[in-house]
Amino acid sequence: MYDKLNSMQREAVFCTEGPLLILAGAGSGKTRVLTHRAVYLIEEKGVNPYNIMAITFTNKAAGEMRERIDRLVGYGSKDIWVSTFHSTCVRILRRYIERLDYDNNFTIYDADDQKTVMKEVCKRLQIDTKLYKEKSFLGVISSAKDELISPEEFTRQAAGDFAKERQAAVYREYQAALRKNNALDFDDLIVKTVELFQNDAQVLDSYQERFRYIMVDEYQDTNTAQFQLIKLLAGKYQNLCVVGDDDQSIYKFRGANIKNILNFEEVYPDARVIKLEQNYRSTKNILNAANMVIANNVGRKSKELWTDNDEGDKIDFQQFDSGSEEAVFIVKDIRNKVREGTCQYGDCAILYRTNAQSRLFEERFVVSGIPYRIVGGVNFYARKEIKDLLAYLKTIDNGRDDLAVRRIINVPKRGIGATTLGRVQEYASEMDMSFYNALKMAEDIPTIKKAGVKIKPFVNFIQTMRSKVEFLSVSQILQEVIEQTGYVAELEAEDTEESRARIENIDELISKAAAYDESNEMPTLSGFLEEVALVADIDNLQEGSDYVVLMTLHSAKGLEFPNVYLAGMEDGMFPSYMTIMSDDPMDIEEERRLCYVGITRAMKNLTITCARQRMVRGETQYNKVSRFVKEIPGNLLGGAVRQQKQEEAGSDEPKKPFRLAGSKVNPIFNTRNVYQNKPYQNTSFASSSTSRISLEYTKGDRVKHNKFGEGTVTQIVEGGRDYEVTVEFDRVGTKKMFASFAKLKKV
DNA sequence: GTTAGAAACAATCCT
DNA sequence: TGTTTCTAAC
Repeated sequence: MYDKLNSMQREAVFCTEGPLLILAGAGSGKTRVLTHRAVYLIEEKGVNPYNIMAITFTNKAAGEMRERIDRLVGYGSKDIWVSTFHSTCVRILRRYIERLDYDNNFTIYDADDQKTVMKEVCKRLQIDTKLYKEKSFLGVISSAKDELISPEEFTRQAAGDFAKERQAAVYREYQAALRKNNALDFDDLIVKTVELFQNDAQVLDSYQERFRYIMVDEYQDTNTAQFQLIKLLAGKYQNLCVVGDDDQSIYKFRGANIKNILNFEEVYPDARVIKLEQNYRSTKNILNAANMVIANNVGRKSKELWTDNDEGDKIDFQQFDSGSEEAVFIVKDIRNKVREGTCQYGDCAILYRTNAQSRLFEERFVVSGIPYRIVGGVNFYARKEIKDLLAYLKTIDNGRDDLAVRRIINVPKRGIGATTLGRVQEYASEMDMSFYNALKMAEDIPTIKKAGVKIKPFVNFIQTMRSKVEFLSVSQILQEVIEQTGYVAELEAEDTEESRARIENIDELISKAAAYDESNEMPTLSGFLEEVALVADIDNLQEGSDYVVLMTLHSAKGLEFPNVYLAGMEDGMFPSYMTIMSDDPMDIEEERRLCYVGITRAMKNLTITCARQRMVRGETQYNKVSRFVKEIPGNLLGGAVRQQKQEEAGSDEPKKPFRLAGSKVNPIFNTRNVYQNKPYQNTSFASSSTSRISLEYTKGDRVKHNKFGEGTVTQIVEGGRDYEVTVEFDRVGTKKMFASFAKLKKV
């Protein structure tokens, strides 16, 4: 079995004791190494499968790994703990979180729930959410949690800084609200587990004993909390094998700390390092292109991927006039390839930077009747009808989750409105009880008169359901809820396209519940809710089905396709504005790594496309070819460059309302153009609706910003196409901004 | 208390 | 452009 591995892979498999870092380039067979390693541990080293743990980031990756181990090993593989970070933590917390003063049947809040909680928190603290967005507080809190900074610690660090002190207050209040609802958010799952391990030596020891051999996939994506978690678990036996690729680190925004992989050898001085540099996935052309792009990054671990595969076709590069032409081309191209018999729909993937780009493709696929599937966007479990029904299940399962109760108290309409709810809430807070318990006593609440009559049937219903939980399966409970509330009946009466789609979703939820009942030995409501809370869209991607998949570059990590389309390769789209504008040069590097990830998804054919003109949020943008495309040497690119067409378009295009400031070309955009003999002229990427940039204010003037209020201009720097204005605001301090975005008014 | 239509607003990527 | 929030009228 091990003969099929190359020497480096074999070395990694055989190195079982002590810390090991495997630097595995894209397509170098790292899952193969991990699975073989598990098998080797069991069969050759006599390790009990029960003592092995493999951790991944998505359920899909976990499922794949489990499947592959199953295939390799005769028996016992079931006992290996193969799971995601988040499910692992939930499993541990379900058992022990009461030691941190939570109920073991806690609920897990998604982004929507978090926002609802945050809204209330802001209201309570009298924070104007026009000035300070809920989302920004949630972002601050999430980053703090990623770094294992507690509300108390945050408060300490905030001392003296007014804005930070406010964030600290919000953080404290938010955390208190979660605890009161017996709920954890996604970040808490990790944080609380670390907390548990740090506070309870006994629990930690029992897991250290259990997980004597630990393997972590995609290690470059771990954040500080996850790093700490692993460090604690591996603390006793130190048999820790991490696999990752610093060139594929693309999750800084959710706290991933690239230092975890770069400094692995410092944290674990005895660590062995093995590099896997042979790529088995892509053609030479594709791999070379990827290498050339990523070579522009500094500060990476040195490694060069190579392959024995054929040279393959050139990379097809096409530029179009608009986003819709781009979509037409790609869909046609797929159809042609399938007709020719070169590939199947299931071999094709369209990758883009933002979810919004999927719409144009979807339109074309619908028209052409080609089967497709979009990964991402609105999560199935985030849809209104699904969340409503799940809120019923949550209420039945855990009466302490105020959010769930409030969501459904008036769904379907029971004639219970904001006023009544406010009064119930008031009473609940006064008596320090949960919202649901206050509802139970509605008739005794003095401020509530007639409304009590409307509340009673709801409470009765929930109580009845609770008494039935023991002898009904999850799907039966769900169906009874649907029946009794008349939820589907109402939708049927509506009889619109939308309502029919909702019913379809509900049917799917029922079958998911039924599937859960069947696949579990001890199905419980909490168990189902937990499973549901942790699925990502990508987890549902079925291998072997014949449809084109559309997804973001982020979702595509870890996947491979014979035929890949990288769409929307334009400066401003990819790399995104945010990173182009950022003053941190590392941001563009992360974007470049994302491009590297995209290119290396392709096995045989890679097509790169872009559009000159694109509608973004109702405004037309004029974008240039992505700088990343220009980093690919011309000899690797093929395809009609459509030079003539571009020139025609140049004269057809309406004159841009403004020209580059001082006719200077921004050095960023003056990259050498490798595949064209003529540089772009006259293109700018700001929207056409912005009129020629001339500022109505100068240094020293008083200006007004519609969010930050009034301030004084302290500096104006001329950029290529815009002005970077520095303003000292009276209320929020000094900010740097681009004039065309800031919309500053002189006062 | 409910609803429809208007206005405001949004600025990536995700477990 | 698409979605969420606000407002006014029923």
